[in-house]
Amino acid sequence: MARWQPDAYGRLQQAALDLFSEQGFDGTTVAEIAQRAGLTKRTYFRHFADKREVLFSGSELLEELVVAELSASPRSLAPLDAVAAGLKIAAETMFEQRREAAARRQLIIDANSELKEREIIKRSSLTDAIAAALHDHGVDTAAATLVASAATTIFRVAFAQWTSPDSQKRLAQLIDDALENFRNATTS
Amino acid sequence: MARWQPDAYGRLQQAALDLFSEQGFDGTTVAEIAQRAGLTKRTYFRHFADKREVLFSGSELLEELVVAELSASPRSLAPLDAVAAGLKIAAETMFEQRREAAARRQLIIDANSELKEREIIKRSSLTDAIAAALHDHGVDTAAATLVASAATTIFRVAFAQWTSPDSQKRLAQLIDDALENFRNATTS
DNA sequence: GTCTATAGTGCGATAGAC
DNA sequence: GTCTATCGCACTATAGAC
Repeated sequence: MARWQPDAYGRLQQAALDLFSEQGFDGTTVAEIAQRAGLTKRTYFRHFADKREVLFSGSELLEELVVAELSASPRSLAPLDAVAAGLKIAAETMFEQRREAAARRQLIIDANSELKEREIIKRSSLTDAIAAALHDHGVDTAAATLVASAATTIFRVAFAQWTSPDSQKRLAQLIDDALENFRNATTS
Repeated sequence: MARWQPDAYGRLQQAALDLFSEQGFDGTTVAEIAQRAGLTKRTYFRHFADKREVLFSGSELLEELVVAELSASPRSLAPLDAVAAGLKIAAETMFEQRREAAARRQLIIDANSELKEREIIKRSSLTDAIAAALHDHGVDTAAATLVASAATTIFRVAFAQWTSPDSQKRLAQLIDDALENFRNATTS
């Protein structure tokens, strides 16, 4: 028999999501999260830098997926379409089968201003990473910033629609819709 | 003779900008800022909620200017052009004659991650305010979010160019340039 | 773990302007 | 008299040094 239960990381995430839903973010201590996951507080902090971070660990993966997809994309593709393609890959591989959890997570974040701030910072760092990848891919700095920001906003809009209770469409489809909406709305 | 020197607020801003430039943000205490402005720490905190805020008090004015200009704009104007017009008004009325101070302020912010975070949050709240104003002006929620985000990013890009040491153009001109760059970069 | 410096708060007092 | 901006001082909380 194994000495430890597997996937401490995932168990901490699950425990945190459940406890934050039940008791709110402020009403939950790190010790409780660790206990429900069958671990200690010390172990929690080995995996996550602080109490908020357990809700945001997915953002590094998202960043990696999009950046990887971007470097592999043909330079003939318009930059915004290339980023959108990366976001749709991420939508299918890491989000589509987790809609319920994503929606619960979003409710927790929206109920707490500390968490909303962290979300904004994370989104900004995703935008920076995409801008840097675009720049590496031959796009000039200013255009890279503009396109990266547009892309993360398109993703944010699509994600909000996807996590709303009555959503039917796939996230990838909503990204395409938001992209079209964006192009219509920003053309004079 | 008046009991107090006038414009305590402005004196605190000036003292803070100078001290942060000389000693860095971390190397400066609120008490020092207050002392250089001929005031006490307690008075500093009457004007600014915390030590960072003295660098960001301009953002409310920017928000007001853009939102006001937006409500006054004809609905026939494309939303992004309407926001850009508001940003250019702000550029002329509150920024153009303060380029040196703006550049020094930016150096201070860029040197400190705490301040960079605050800047990101402030930008996000400006984006939200613009999105809300656009929505009030008849633009649907998703499009308003997309346009508002594009607009603040255009402003950010233009602002960064304007505060760079070798900048010659007016901020309003750089906003127009960035807007055109944006439209070229996001079209497929 | 203790110590120190600083951020930030609560509240009554003060000196004028009105 | 009231109102306002500031002062003065005591206080808590916390982050970092040691």
